[in-house]
This record gives sequence, structure tokens and C-alpha cells, in this order.
Amino acid sequence: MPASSIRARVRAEMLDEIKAVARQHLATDGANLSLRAVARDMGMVSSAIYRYFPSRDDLLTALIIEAYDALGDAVEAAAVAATDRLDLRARWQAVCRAARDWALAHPAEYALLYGSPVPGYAAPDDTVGPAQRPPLTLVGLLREGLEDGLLSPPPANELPPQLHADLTELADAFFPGLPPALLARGMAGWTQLFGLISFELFGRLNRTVAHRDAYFDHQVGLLADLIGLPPPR
Amino acid sequence: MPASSIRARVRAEMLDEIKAVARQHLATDGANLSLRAVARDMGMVSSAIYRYFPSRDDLLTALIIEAYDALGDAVEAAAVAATDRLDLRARWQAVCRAARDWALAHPAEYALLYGSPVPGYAAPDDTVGPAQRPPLTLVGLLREGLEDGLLSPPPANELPPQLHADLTELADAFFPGLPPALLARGMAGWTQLFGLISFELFGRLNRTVAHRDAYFDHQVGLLADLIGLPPPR
DNA sequence: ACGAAACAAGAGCGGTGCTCTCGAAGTGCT
DNA sequence: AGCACTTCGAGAGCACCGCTCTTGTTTCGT
Repeated sequence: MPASSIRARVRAEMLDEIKAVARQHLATDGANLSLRAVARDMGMVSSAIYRYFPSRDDLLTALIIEAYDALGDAVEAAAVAATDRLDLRARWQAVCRAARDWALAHPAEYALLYGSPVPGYAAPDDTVGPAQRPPLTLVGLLREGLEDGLLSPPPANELPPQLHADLTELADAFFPGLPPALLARGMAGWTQLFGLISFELFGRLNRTVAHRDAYFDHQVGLLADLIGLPPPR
Repeated sequence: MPASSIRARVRAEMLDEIKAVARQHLATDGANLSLRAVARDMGMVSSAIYRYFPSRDDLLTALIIEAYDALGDAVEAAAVAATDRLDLRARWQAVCRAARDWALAHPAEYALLYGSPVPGYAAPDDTVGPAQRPPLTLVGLLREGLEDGLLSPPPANELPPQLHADLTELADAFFPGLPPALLARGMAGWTQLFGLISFELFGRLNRTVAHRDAYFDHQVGLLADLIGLPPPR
């Protein structure tokens, strides 16, 4: 097998092991990942890591992409797994819950994705695709609802002209024909979802809201009302 | 004046100067503040800083408290400066715009307040008071609107019992008698505001929305509709 | 079988937060 | 005014960090 020689296979395993150890360090020690500590845990010398990742930022980028994809998988699976495709509100709730569940299960990785950007770090282009999966899933649900006649498009004159143009262009790039005002509502939902998860994960609900599941579901339901999703059955 | 001797006054000036230099470093170099760098900028040796702040985290805490208070001042001023107290929607928009304006003018400090929490860092109790000022301002607007008869309380049976209890207790701590369902809507507005600012500041609107002012105003208006604020005049 | 490429290890550079010691300078009391 | 006491700035040093360079070994493709 020339396509995967011993060396290539060992290298792939090393890449995976480094990322696994780094992910574990991320979960325990927080965001400031130490290359030397990862190397120590693997019984290597720190300089050896640089055979696999040219810099600490590249390791972080790899972890970020994998985290985006893990979140994207969870979210998209929730959008599809619905028993009743026509129960749009239940599907919306399921997608939001899936994102929150993933974040609660992987808080350090969520902070890596959606926390304050690392100062010197600039997200490479590889990350924008995976990063778009959750919001595209949400807006995709709205498009399906529109196709199935489950929700009515907002009035077209709702947006000021420049914003109308911005959102029309954005909609055409992913969901041609989607009314821009509905896209705005989808983005509002995505913004709200991010805010809810971040507040809960970063401790802003401590000592204020004890029953987080109920709080989350209620707030998601409020925004579902705003978007115009059909009322719960 | 024994109460403020030369030494005490010089010390106070040093505290201020250290914080000023640190704030400047924060703005240019990002969140990873270097004690040695601020000491260098002040012509001091790094160990001398420890006469004024026992650790780097304590310096960060001081900066965080000052930033919370600056944001709180801006937000509360916007809530009071309205020409027409009864135009609740305009006041809500003004408060939201004030928060965004402050964040855009001080992005590094906003990231310090609302970005991912620093791993080892735990927010001391001194920060919770200043941190509550923006959300309390928003909810305070809703209470005023209720008192002035500008908005009607949501149905009382909207919340599940446990969440109703949580939010009633929370409301009684700051706004006795405020309907918990209205408090939930205020928190939704605060969550949305945080999400909108964070997305814009952390680059998630890059290459998607060009006219940020219009986008922000529209989204804030959407949530004002959800809360039940009177329509724009 | 051999040259080329990939690899792990080690030393080293400049940087970090933080501690400790030491001499200088200001403070309060008699 | 003199003296004990406290505060201060400087310096050396510790352990850690990301990263580079060199050296000797192992594996690869031909």
C-alpha cells in the first residue's frame, strides 16, 4: 500500500493523538493550551510536536475545525431526526436543544469557538465553512417551513433598503429566494441561541436561575413566537 | 492632612497610571495582558508592580470593574436622557445603542467583560454589582412601562411552575411585583443585545452584513416587538 | 543499496508570572 | 531632631512558555 505507508499511518495516528491529548488539556486546564504540557503527556519533547503542527495556533485551528464539525453534526442530526417533519416548532426546539447539549458537554470547546477571539489569532478560511453549519441549519428549517406552507413570510417592506440588499444577497448565497426579512428572523434566533448558551456557560445565570432547562426552553419558545413558528400542538 | 499624605497620594496616582497603561496595552495587544510590558512602559521593574497589585488577576479585576462601570454609566445615561419618557420603544433602542456604541469604542474591554472567562480566573464578588447594571437598566425600562401603562403584562400561566418561582424570586430581589413572564422577556432582550454585539465585535458579521447600524436597529426592533413595546410613533 | 526525506531529542533564545532579598526613602512618635 | 517602622524600587532568580536550530537516527522511494 504505497498510498498509506507505515510512516503515513503512524503520522496520522500521531496527529489524532496530539489532538486528543490537547482536547483533554483544553477541558481540564482551560483555553490556554500548552504545547509543552501536551508533549509531556505524550512522553515527547516539545520540539517534536512541531513536526506535526507548525505552531500552537495551527493546533488550535485543527481543534476548532473539529469542534465546529462536532457541533454541526449534532445540530444537523437534530434537524433531521424529527419524527414529524411538519412540526416545525418541535424541530426548532430540538435543534436549539442539541446545540445547548453539545455546549454543556464540551464547555471548553464551545468557549474556543464562541468566546472572545484570541488576540493574535485570526480564523483561517478553513473554519468559516464548518462555522456556518449551525446557523444554516436554523435558517434551513425556516425555508422548509416556508416551502411546506407552515409559516408566512414577513412583510417585504419591513427592512430598510440597504439592509434589504445585504440580506437578499446573503440569502441568495445559501437559500435563493428566501425573503430577507425571514432571514433576519432566523439570524435573530441564532443570535439568541448563542446568547442563551453563552450566558449559561459563562456563569451569568449563577445565583439567578436555578432551572436552566425550563429557562432555556421558554426563551427558545419566545423567539419561536417572534419568528412566527406555528404554536405548539 | 494625615488622611492623604504624600505617599498615599502618590500611591493613588500610581494605581491609576498602572491601570491606564494596562488599559492601553489591552486595546493594542489584546486580552493577554503582560505585567512586565506595562512595567516596562512605566520605566519600572516588573516586581515593583506587585507593590500595587498582588497579582495579574487583581489588575485584570480592577480593569473589569472599571469597564463594567463605564458601560453601566453609558447605558444608564441613555435610559435617562430620553426626551420623552413615555416613548418606551425609543428609550429601549437608545439603551441598546448606547451599549453597542460603548462596545464598539472599547472592543478589548468588552471582550474582557463578555468573552470567554479566563481559565483560572474566577470573578470576585466585587464584579457582580457593576455587572448587573446593564440588564437591570433594561428590565427597569420594562417596569417603568408597566407603571405608565405602556405595556401589558404577559399571561401569568405562561411559565412552568419552577421557572415561575425562579423568576419571581429574582424579580422580587430587584423589582418587587414585576411579573416573572415580563422579566423573562427583559432577559431575552438582554441576551439578544449581548449576542448582537458579540457577533458584530467578534467578526461573525464579516462578509455577511455590511450595514451594521441598520442590522442592529432592525434586530433590536424585532425583540422590542416580542417584548410588547408600543410600536414606533 | 543508497540518497533523500522524516523523525525525536537536546540545547538554547527571549518572553512570562511571581518570589525573595536588599538598600533607599518617606512616616509617625517621642 | 532622632529613631523605629513601614513602604518602595531594583535586582536576581525560579519555573514555565512558544519557538528555532542542530544532531543523530529511522524510514522511504528508487
